[in-house]
Amino acid sequence: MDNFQGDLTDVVRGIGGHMLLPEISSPPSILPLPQPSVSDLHINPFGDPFVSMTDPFLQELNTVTNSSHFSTAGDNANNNSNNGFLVPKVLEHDQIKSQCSIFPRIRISHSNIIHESSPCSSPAMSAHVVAAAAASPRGIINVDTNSPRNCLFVDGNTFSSQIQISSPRNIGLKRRKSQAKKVVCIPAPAAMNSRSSGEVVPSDLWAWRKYGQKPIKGSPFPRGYYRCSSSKGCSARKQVERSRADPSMLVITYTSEHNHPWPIQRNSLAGSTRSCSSNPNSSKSSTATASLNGHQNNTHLPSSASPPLSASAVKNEQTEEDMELENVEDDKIASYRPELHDQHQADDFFADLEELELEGDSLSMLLSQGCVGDPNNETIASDGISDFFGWSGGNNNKDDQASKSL
DNA sequence: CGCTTTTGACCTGCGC
DNA sequence: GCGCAGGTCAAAAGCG
Repeated sequence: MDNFQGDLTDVVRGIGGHMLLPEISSPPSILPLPQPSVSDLHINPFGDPFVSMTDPFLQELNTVTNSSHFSTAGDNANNNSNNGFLVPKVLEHDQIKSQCSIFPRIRISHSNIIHESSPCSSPAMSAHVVAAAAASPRGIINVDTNSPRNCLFVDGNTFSSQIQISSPRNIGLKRRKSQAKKVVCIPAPAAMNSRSSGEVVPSDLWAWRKYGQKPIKGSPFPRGYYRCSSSKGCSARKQVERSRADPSMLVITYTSEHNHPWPIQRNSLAGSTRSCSSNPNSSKSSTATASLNGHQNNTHLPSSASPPLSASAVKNEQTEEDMELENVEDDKIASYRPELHDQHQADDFFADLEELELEGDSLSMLLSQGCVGDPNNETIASDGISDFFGWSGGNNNKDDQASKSL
């Protein structure tokens, strides 16, 4: 989360990206959130055309785990939407380690944004909320509690309540044990990235370097400690451990945040092959994403731009102090570079973005890609993005093919 | 050479 | 104040 800028927004974006795209492709009636349009993107202070993209990592998980820990629309009480796409789960803090699987349920702790009885309480809807929080430059989500459908809008003008979600920042050592953190619970993709220790660490776009591992009392599984190696001095860290209750689930705790833009170039592969070599499918490993090197494009987007860390569960904790600190960095410009499964497409796309950046208008480039070009044809537009990245929410075959080709 | 993981030692926070 | 548990450091070794 990663952009931590990444912190909350990382996780959030990952979920939001996954959830939004399928919904855009086939707007469900149960999801009353306004879909992005060209005008939205131009007006939208987020200015992040990626916000509605699916998370390639989640698709990886979907592929690898065969969705065993994700729920689809069919499993959901609100099952008349989502088109069978994965539904992430957000758990309360005390649920994280005891559940971490089973049924999709979206909650955001310390805020009552989403009520399960609400028509907008579907996981997908919640994903909208989370994504909106991530997309908002200040992490602000406006919720129209007076709306007949009790639905949420982002950065609207006339709303009755406001939730602010901020990221953990500048957390000092003294706060180590009480610092803000995000907990992500995901199914452990056994075949994704088996490290020499046997631990499985799913990938996200940030480069992580393991700096420690400790056995945890009461848990048969050790906890791995990772810090961001995408940029020197980055304080972003994450802890990866298996759920005690459900060893098939990984609990990833993100702390601190990235103090640098979206990684434009992964670090060298040197030293990383131990984890890769053990797995023929290591193209999906975190280090394997280094294959994206070569095209360094900073698509300057709001600081909310985060790695599409995907998860079945997200928990965000933070303090008022964090919120205060966040405002200091509101104007940070971050780069968003989603993990791509079709490198050729990626190359083309980011090459285009690079050109675009030279012209000083990255968004228009996206529009020119047909991603969000026609406000009257949002389905085509968003499909354009998803197809472009091979992220189409329900099409795992495409992802598989792309992965195999790597 | 620059990166990684591994792992034992050390540091720190917290509960008693 | 003490001890425990968790978190971090840093040296060693491997890899491309």
